[in-house]
Amino acid sequence: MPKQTFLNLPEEKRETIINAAVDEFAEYGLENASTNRIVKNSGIAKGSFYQYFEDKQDVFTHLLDVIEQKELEFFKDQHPPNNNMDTFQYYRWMVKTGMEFGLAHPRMIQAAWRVLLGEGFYYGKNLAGYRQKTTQALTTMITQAMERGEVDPSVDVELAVMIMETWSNAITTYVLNEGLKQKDVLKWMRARKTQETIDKLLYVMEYGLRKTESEFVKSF
Amino acid sequence: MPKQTFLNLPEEKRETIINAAVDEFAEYGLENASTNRIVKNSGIAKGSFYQYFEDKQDVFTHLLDVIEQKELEFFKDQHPPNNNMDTFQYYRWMVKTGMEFGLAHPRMIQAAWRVLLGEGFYYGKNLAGYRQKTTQALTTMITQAMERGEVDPSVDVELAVMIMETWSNAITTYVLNEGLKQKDVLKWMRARKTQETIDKLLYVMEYGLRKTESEFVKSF
DNA sequence: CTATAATGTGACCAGCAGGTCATATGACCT
DNA sequence: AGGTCATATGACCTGCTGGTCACATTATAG
Repeated sequence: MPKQTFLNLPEEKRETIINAAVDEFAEYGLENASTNRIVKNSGIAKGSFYQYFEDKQDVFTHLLDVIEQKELEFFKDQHPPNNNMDTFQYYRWMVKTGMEFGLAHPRMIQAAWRVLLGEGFYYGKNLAGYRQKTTQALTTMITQAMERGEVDPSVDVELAVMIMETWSNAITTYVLNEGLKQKDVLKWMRARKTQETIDKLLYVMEYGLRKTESEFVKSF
Repeated sequence: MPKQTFLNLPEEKRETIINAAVDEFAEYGLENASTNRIVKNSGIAKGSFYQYFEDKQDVFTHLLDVIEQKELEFFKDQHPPNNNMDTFQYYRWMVKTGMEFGLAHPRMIQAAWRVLLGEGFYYGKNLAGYRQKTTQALTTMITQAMERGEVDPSVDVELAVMIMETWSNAITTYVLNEGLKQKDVLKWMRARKTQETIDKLLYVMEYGLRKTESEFVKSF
């Protein structure tokens, strides 16, 4: 957690610092991020940095908190187009809305994903908590889907969650890497072809998942 | 490419150096690998290292070559249990044989994947070639599968390849991370439960993929 | 105004990084 | 024997790292 000194700062200054950190993480990841560069790019003194944060990991976990909060606000303002969506439609809506959010804050997301996907595993305990939140949410979602009869109740919940996580990871990576190559990200992202690709990916996942277990047993 | 000096070395010495490098990459990735530590752990002088290699990335790409060669030999000795396999059975066999190979050289694989998955994207051109080989192989495979009528010809080849890659990545990551937690890796890997999990994952993929496009079109 | 507390600052430190190079060693040839 | 050439060595260089700390500045209170 950042120290009180940082939280007392005027918002503008806090933002400047966070932005410098975001750029640094997006460019270099966590291990290779340089506090010296962050300090230089945010125009504060080295000493100040250590009066605000414990170290660079402290900055990073704070960044994750900021993102989480922004994302919550963002999702609050969005409304599912339809209240009678089944679980897969809902998941699809979530993935896409998540992408829209990502496009509203591309650097932040890039920084977070670069670190979480690239180095997250090896940082173990420190970052595991943040990944677990998603897992928990998906588990709840799948369980409810079963109760509603939308998913074969013999499906292994853990497995389904892993599959959904894998896909939202893969799609995020895809969007981040393809999207940031484009001149006009928003245009690319909303293009029919891009949307179709993502739809198809999700569809393949969904189609496999809907009938997994019962068919699986038969096939052996 | 390593310099001639390195290739002239007695095999034993070369292995010692490669092993030290493998340990280093597996532990620290590429960017944070330390030539000093590699040198210390392989018992050679700093100067010698630079007479063998350009830099640490040179060592890493050489490592990839070594793995590729070992893998080729390994696959040559294996025989598909059945000559009449369809494409998906073949893919399944490949994924599993690949896993067996990984278990025969766990540190090497760990080192390679840690770097390719974690940092590969950001090294861009330097490592892209190695990833592309797999992509190419899968593309050929899918195309042939279509000719044989095993995959719906309206399926987008690129998409199918991406899906298969995503899954073999996900499974490798899974096996690497779960497997290395175990006391007896080989036993865990060959356990019924592990095999079943992997079978199910592949099955979900396959089931989704077999009928993607035609069903997909209908569903819109 | 003074006294006190909070915040800001950058020179400075030890440690390690990647990389160089003058020199030493020793195998092989004439 | 002397000469040549590939190989081996580690002290040394510069540059950057994360982190500290004595001091300067500013805000608050009496």
